[in-house]
Amino acid sequence: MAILEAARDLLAEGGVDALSMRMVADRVGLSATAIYHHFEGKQDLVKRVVEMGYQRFEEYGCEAMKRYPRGSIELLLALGEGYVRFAFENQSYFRVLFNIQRDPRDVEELPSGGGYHVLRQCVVEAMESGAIRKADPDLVAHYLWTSVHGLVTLMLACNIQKCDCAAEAPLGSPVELFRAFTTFLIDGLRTRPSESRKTQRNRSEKLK
Amino acid sequence: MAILEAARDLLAEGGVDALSMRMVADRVGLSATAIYHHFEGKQDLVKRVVEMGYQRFEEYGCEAMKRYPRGSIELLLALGEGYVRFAFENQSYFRVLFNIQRDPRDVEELPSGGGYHVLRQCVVEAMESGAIRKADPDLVAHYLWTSVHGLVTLMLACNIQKCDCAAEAPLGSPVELFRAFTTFLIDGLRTRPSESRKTQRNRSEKLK
DNA sequence: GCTGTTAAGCTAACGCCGTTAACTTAACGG
DNA sequence: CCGTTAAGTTAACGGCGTTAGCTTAACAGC
Repeated sequence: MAILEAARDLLAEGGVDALSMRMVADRVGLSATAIYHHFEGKQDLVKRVVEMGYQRFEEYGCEAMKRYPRGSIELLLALGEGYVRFAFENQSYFRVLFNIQRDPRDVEELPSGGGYHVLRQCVVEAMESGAIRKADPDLVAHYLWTSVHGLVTLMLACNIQKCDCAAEAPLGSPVELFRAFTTFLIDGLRTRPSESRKTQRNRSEKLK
Repeated sequence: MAILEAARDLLAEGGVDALSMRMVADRVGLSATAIYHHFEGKQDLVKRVVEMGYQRFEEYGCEAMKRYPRGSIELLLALGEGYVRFAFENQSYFRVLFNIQRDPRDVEELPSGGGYHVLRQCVVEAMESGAIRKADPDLVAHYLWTSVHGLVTLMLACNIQKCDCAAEAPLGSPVELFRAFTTFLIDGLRTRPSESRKTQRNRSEKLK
């Protein structure tokens, strides 16, 4: 539908403030009020655009799923990298998808609800394969999600396109920064080679 | 100044959309245009309120600094927990502080620029004390910051006040969720158990 | 073929909003 | 006493989301 596409473009161009009913109407050659025959209001229109965005969002995850074996750490990292890439290749979109909402009424469900279950499944499989240590999969999935989400939102909030952390080796893109972070993520998650099976089991029980 | 206080209250009550020049003016008993003699516009007014917020924000960090010894992992975790507590005890404030900005013009400096240097210093000291393994302190500081920032922004975005991750032990507050995450954070950051017997004992106690 | 219904468009208008322009008023220094 | 400046005012402009009320075309049923 033309209205949705125009709204999506405006959203991508200038964020939610740049999307006005009158502007959308101009782009599709209608009067502003005509849109109200198809959408309940601006809020509804934005919501529909966001729903469109979920598809595009999930493509990044699916792409990662195809490239790496199930149950591997590489797959988990690829999911995270896909998250970062999606966010920065569709910045305005992401801003809308995960904008900090004031209004509790808007939030009937989690953003990327479908995407979460994919992540969770990958976590479960990585635990079963022994790639990462065993723990509550929801907890680990949330941990992974929030970790990468923080990287993205903080860099978006600060309009950072690059991070000059290490003077000796400046990190160019958000993706590179994420890759630098994976060291910490992995060392916190993967089964330690030096550990015996017994200590691993002991440690899992201790964590409860 | 009364205008700033009224603006701060409106911001806290309903976010940036609930702050209108006319509303602020009403609260302080002026006409809307009078505000323009003290502030350049709404954007400027919001910016000043945000600057006020930095103070409050830093209080949480300072409080943590007082309670834990320098160079300890506990201090790093306390800083993170302060971040979470600040965010959820001042939700509307935090939303403004770290709102995902569309406009690159607004971003002259990092939010909480001062707070970052405190965090970085704590990271450096934790490395020197051997509490965490040695790496680029900026990288680690960014890692810690983004990790906790992601937790906060994601829960705020989804209006989650609690997380039912583990069915057997649902995590009530964001702070509790953060504490559950610290296991992963620590195991990725601290000096490995094989390197020091003392830290290992500490960890066992900490996990309860 | 007429008619009732429905979808989809329109214009006009309401009440907000941020902001500007032009004017008034009070305080104060020379 | 006058000029300047700070701080207030009202009126107005253009834009916004949204509602009300009207028109028009398409289509189903008699």
